[in-house]
Amino acid sequence: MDKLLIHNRIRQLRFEADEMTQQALADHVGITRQTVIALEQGKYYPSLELAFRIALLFAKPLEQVFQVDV
Amino acid sequence: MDKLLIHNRIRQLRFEADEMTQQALADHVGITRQTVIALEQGKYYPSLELAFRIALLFAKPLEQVFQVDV
DNA sequence: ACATTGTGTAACGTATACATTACAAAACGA
DNA sequence: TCGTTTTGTAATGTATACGTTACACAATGT
Repeated sequence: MDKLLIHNRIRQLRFEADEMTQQALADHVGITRQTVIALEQGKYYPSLELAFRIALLFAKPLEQVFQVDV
Repeated sequence: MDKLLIHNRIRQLRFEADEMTQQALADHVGITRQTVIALEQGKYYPSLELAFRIALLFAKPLEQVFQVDV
């Protein structure tokens, strides 16, 4: 079973949200700035819980923030 | 930041899908039966990748399988 | 010229998702 | 009544998400 590729739109949504900084995003969802960097760079995938937190922050359905690559 | 409670409808969807067994589900998404048991019992949350795999298997949007408790 | 802000890298540690193996027991059919 | 299927528990190991700390550097403002 090969890896499911998932990309996220965190960076775009962050800029659309009044240029929210990585630190501000981190604070709002309860993680560190390093984790935001790692997620934006696709170093790893967030947990389901964190994915929901981020989607809730941007007030978007989870699948509009995290999308399976076709 | 307190834990975000998330529940899943795996067990219900499994029965709706012609009473698919835990083993069959596990095989289809590339995990073990033990992991299916743990997820159905809420022992831990799936990774985002696994959550997408399961939603894809049931042909449902992810948020119809995994829901944040209100 | 200097401090501040925002983003990035790297090393290492901890928590947790998931695998593996083994065993138990209820449900069901032949 | 016996074997098979399905579900469950438990113990232990591995992979990975996330934290922590430290340092670097460009951009901006004073």
